[in-house]
Amino acid sequence: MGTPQLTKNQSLVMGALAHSDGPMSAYTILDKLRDQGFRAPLQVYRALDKLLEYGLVHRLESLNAFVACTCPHEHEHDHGVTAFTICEGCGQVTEFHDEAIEQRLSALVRAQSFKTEKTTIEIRGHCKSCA
Amino acid sequence: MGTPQLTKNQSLVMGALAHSDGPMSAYTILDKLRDQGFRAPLQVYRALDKLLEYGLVHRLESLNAFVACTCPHEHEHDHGVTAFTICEGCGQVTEFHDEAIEQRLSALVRAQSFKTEKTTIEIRGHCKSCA
DNA sequence: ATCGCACACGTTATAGCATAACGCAATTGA
DNA sequence: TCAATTGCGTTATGCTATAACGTGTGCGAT
Ligand SMILES: [Zn+2]
Ligand SMILES: [Zn+2]
Ligand SMILES: [Zn+2]
Ligand SMILES: [Zn+2]
Repeated sequence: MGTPQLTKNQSLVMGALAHSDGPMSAYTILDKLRDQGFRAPLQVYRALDKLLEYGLVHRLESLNAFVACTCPHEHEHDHGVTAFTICEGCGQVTEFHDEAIEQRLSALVRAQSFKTEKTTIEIRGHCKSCA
Repeated sequence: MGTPQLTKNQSLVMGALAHSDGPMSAYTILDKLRDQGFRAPLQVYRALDKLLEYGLVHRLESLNAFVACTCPHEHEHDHGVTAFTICEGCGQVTEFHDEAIEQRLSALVRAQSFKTEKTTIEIRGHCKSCA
């Protein structure tokens, strides 16, 4: 396992996200990559699916948009529950992780006999600069 | 403040959600209400906006769908951070609240000098019956 | 009363997000 | 060599959400 060599399309999408200030929708990515030969949404969505699978990219559900993961991916760690703050002002997204929240959620869910597959935590608001 | 008398459209949408087993998309609600005279998405979205504002309904971001709030609304309490488990098998959604998570998130966010406006916590997986 | 305003409503059109279904090409491994 | 897998390209379609316009109704201020 781990992260295989990216294909051309996957690299292009990854590059677009990595060099972006903030999150991008699939269609915004498409527009950025028209010059590199992208023509259709599926080219983007298929690349995103893989990048999500590899853990290189996260999807922001409340925005229908995508961001590059900001964790170090050197060591192959599964980075558990991911949470985000999302500034409504400047669009800045900050990824963070917290063991305490992860464990508390895990306990609450276990009490329901629920089996977690994916956890979404997104906090919308305003960052320090935009307050 | 509080919950004003609902308009006809708001009542119809609220009723549809309240009597539904699980979450419904706006377009599913529209279809359910065609017999009561609904014709266009905006009739649903406008009602939903108000119901969300009154706290009678929640939006599930990871599903682009809506559920009736299951908290008692007798006493006018603002019910803080709301979290959901969402079963991929049967569609069952369970709303829950936890003070510990709320406080921990609050602390983490404060450390970023971030000002929270809305918090989304959604856990996708399988419920006890669908495991 | 009547003016002005806020608000709900109805309608049409459009924008934005995501996937189905087809076929082709390259790779891999039995 | 054959079959299976994976990535790719294209067209068409479906689902989600809002813009923009106009109507009507209730209600307080003048
Ligand atoms: Zn990450
Ligand atoms: Zn900001
Ligand atoms: Zn609730
Ligand atoms: Zn279930």
